[in-house]
Amino acid sequence: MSSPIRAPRGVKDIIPPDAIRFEKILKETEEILALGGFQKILLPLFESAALFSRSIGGATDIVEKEMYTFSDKGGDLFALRPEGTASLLRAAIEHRLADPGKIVRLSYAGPMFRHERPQAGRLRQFHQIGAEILGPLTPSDDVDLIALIHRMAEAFSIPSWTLLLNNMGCPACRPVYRETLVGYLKQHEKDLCETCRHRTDVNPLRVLDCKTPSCQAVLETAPKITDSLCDRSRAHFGQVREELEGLGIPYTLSHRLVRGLDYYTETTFEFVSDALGAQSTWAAGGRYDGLCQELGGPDIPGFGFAAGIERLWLLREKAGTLPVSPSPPLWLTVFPLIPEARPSALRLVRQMRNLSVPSAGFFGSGKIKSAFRQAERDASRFLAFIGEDELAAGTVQVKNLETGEQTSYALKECSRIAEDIRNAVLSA
RNA sequence: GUGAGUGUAGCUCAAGGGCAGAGCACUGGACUGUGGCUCCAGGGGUUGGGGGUUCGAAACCCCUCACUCACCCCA
Repeated sequence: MSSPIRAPRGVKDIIPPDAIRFEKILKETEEILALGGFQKILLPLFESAALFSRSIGGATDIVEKEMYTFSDKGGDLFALRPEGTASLLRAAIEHRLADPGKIVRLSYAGPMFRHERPQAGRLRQFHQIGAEILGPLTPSDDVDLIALIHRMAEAFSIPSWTLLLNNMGCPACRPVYRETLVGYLKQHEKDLCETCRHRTDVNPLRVLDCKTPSCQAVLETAPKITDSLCDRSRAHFGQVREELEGLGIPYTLSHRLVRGLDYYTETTFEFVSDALGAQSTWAAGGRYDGLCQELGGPDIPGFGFAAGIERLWLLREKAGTLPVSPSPPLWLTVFPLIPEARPSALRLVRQMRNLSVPSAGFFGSGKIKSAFRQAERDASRFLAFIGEDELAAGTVQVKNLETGEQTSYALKECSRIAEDIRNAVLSA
C-alpha cells in the first residue's frame, strides 16, 4: 500500500460548504469595487519571471526567495504570480487599456503563490482581490480608493482595524532620502544585523522595517522620509491627510511603513487588524507612478491595493458577518423500490432537471429507510418513489419530507410535479 | 530559512510503561413499501514513519515527516 498523496504544504482545499461561502465573500467584495466603477479583468496565473523582478524588484524577498519559478519546454523562465499589480499593468500596456490622458479603473481577483512557511493567515496559494486606477491621478484619487476599502471595513464589520499611512516620496526626492539614510546607516553599520547591513546596499528602505532590537535602536534616531520630502510630495501627503480627515476616515502615521515592493512611490498604506494574529494586514497598497514606464509602457501614474480573501474570511468570521450558508442543494430525491423501476426513476430525474428542479436519484440498497436517510443527508425537500404498484399504474409517490404530506402523480404529468415542488420549496 | 508546541478511529478527544478506549459519525437489526426518536449489535487503528531503551512502549530516548503558532515576510 502506497501512502496517499496529500495537498502540497500551504495549499488548501476549500470543501463544501465553505466553497460557496468563499465565492460569496469574493462576490460581496467585488460588488463594493464595482460600486467604485472598477471593471473586472481576468489575468493569467503565470507570467514571464522577468515581469516580477522588473516590477516588484530583484532585491525584494518576494522575488529573491518566495517566487515559484519554472522553465517550460522551450527553456523560457516563468513564474507563478506572487501578486496581481504587475500582471495587470502588463495587460494594460499590452492591450493599450491605459492612457496618460484618461482614467481607467480595473479590478482582479484570484490565487497568488508565494513559497513561504505557512502560518495563521498565510498560505502558499492564497487569494487576493485588488483594484488599480491608472491615468492622470491626483492625491484625491488616492483618498477615494482608500475610502472604498474603508467601506469594506464598515460593510463587513472588520473588527478593530487601523489604517497605517505613509508617503515614500517621489522619484525626485526618494533618492535624496535614500542617500541620507544610507549615509546614516553606514555610520551605524556595526550596530545593524547582518540582513540590514546587506540591505543597506541593495534596498536601504527595507531596513526601516527591521524588528531586531539593535536595529530598532539605530532606527529611533534615523532620518525620517517625511522630513526630506520635496515640496510636491509634501503637498501630496498633506492633501491626502487633509481629505481623509475630511471624510472622517481615521489613520495612523507610520513613517516606517515601507511596502516590500519596490514600485511604490508617494502614498503607501496598510489596513491592519489586531484580530488577525501575526499576519495583521488585510488590505494594503499605494501609489506607483513609475511602474508603467518601467514595464515598457507610457508614463502613466497608478494607485492600487490588494486584500487577502482568506484574511477577510478570518475577520468576518470573528465579526460574525460571514455570508449565510447556502439554500439546500436538492429539492427532490427519486428512489426506485425495485430494480425494474430504475429506468422510470432515471427518466423522472432527468425530466425534473429539465424543469429546473434540482434532483438526484438514490439507486442504493432496496431499503426505503436508506433512501430517507440519504435524502435527509442531502437536505432534500421531497422524496419520490416508484415501486411495484406505481410501476404497474404508471404513477409515482411524492412525499414532502417536512410536512409528511404525500401525493400520487401520473409519471406523465411532470410539469405538475415540478410546479407543486417549486411552490412548496419557494413558499417555505 | 530559524524556533517552539502538537501528532491516538472519518471528527472531537481519553489512556502518562502493563488488554488502545469514549462520544459523535458510519453500517446492520428491532421496524418486510414510509425517515427523523429510542434500544441493541457491528465495522473500523501499523497510536504519523523509522530506529533505540525495556520482560513489556501510544507513553521514555534519537532521527525523520506532517500540522499549528511565532520569527521572518506580507495580503
